[in-house]
Amino acid sequence: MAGIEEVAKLAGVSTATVSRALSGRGHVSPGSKAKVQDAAARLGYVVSSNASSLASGRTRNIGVVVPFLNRWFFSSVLEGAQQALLRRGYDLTLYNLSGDGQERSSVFEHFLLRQRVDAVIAVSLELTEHEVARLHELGKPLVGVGGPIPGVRTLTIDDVAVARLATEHLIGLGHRRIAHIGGDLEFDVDFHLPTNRRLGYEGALRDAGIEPDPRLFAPADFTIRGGYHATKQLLGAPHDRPTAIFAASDEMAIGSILAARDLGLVVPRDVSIVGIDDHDLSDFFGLTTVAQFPRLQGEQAVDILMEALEPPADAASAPAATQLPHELRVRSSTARPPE
Amino acid sequence: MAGIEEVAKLAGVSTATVSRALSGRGHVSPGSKAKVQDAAARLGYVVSSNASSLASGRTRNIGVVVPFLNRWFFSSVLEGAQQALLRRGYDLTLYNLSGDGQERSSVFEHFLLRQRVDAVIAVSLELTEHEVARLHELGKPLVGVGGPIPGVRTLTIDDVAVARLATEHLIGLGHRRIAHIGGDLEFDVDFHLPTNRRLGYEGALRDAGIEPDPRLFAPADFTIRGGYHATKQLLGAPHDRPTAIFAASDEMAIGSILAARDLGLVVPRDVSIVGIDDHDLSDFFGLTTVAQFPRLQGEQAVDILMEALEPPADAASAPAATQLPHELRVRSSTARPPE
DNA sequence: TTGAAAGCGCTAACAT
DNA sequence: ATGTTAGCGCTTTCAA
Repeated sequence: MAGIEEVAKLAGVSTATVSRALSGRGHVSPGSKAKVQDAAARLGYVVSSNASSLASGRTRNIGVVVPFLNRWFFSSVLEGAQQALLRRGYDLTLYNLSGDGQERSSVFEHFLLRQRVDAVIAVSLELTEHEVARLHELGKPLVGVGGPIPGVRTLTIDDVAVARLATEHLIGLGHRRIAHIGGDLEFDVDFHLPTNRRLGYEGALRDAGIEPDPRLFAPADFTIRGGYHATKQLLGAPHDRPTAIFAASDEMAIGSILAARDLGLVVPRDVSIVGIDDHDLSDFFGLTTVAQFPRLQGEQAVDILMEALEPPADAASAPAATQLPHELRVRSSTARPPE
Repeated sequence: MAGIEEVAKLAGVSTATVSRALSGRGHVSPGSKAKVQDAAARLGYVVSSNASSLASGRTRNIGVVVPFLNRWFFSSVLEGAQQALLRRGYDLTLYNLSGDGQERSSVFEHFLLRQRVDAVIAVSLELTEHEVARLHELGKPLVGVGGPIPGVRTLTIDDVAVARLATEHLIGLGHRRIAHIGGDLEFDVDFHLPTNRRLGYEGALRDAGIEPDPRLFAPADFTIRGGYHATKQLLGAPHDRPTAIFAASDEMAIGSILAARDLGLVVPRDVSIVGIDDHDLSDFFGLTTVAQFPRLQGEQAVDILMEALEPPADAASAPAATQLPHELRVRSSTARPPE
């Protein structure tokens, strides 16, 4: 590995100039800059991130903390963040908390404190005040994605509005008996998404003059299997079977479709089903859904951090509360209710 | 942030002793060790990874390169590796190559060279000689998972044997017309998994005195959708419809199950279906499959690297060619063929 | 615009 | 078993 000194020698300048030319900070004459870049390329020189970090205090590395890896939402956010970071020359260090609970404390008490990252993105994780405080003490910017963290800039879709939209779509088609599959309480602990989606659902119903019926609510665990079983319960009712189901996630909605089929019901003739996400599989299943865009959320989280880390010389920073987009995608799982 | 000097002062020893006590290398009296640990805890001291890396040449960070994030196999390997690393106090820096092609070269020409990682795990990626050479030049240990890399220690299940086992299961049940859904050529470029699985399938057939029928092979792209469409083709044939399908992955096999249902066929009465993986969803679909254990593969990759990075003082290293386990899991998607 | 030189915070000889 | 000290390879004042 060639070092900065060799580059300096080959380019005929000092190491300071090499550093300036390669990092972009400080002024260097175009001539020197070219010579340095040329020399660096010839020697295959790449700055040592450790030496650079130690000297400058900046690591060019972002920590991303996720609760799971094997779920569509998390891996999509991660993908978006990764791509945005790579483009900017940043590395991404991953912390997955899905093991036993103690991983969480070791990550926050140890890993994130050893100066390896400049900032942290927390995905769908409700951090404790203590965890947030630790990070702030170190002056590490922090942004949340998909879950509210008190006192921290967070990127989330408007869960209430999204659920309302999905429900209104069903109401607009003429449905009145609309069931809802939401999260069980366990999921509400770390982020209030299930509650918010339920609120949106109930709000839409009430606005249409329909009183929410608690018997039309079934909790599940955000998986296909969970949605399947919840739907069997809902559609197996001997009387007043719902004509439509709004599931709080596409995976659960897909479970609903499969359950309906197994009961001999035809979707959407006998029952309409709508989800939230626009999961990879939703198009295949013809699922009507409200799309959210997790890749974009990952990218935006990076944008926000970059603004804190490398404040643009020019001007006004982006608005503090970016509203994330969502979009109704009507496919073939919803239709007018049976006569 | 407290520094090593403050810890040394509080503990009443030198910085060298603090370093030794905290890192475990070198001898420290139990007394000093306790004092140091106590002082460090009181000050909330955590070593600066940069300073430590710069001085020692070791980063305690492993780079993991994956081609995709949102597929079961990759995220599972990643999860296993992450957990094994965390346990050992290592960080994991992630490089996802799924963007445009040029990410790949920037990762190998730049990111991996800046001394941020001690070693690299490449998942299902056939590295070029040049890429391998770059890494070797730097003395970075490299291990592959799920794909063969010439000249590099690689962890893979025996694809031929696994496919053979799946096929033999069907033959054992009495099937003779067994179709195979494999990868299309595109997938063979980066790792020969599709070819090997097809070889295992054909080998099992021949051993049973059945000549493989090319009309019973259909290529797909390893997704549910791909398996679905391939199966429609296979089962839609007016004559000599296969009585069983062996899909080279569980996702494709799940697509097969759905396609069979849509054709009005009952699984396994009319057609048996078997996959490879033991995907998260397989149990739900009652899919018979040959399980592989990607989490374990991730963990083992870490074990191998650790041996290279921190050779155990005691003794013999693990055998060079670990054979990865696989296991037939019979569920409800396979049965004797119809009379 | 450029160079000289002082660290960044730790580890690893080496010496004791 | 422990302390002293010279770097690790850069960045960044400061001075020119």
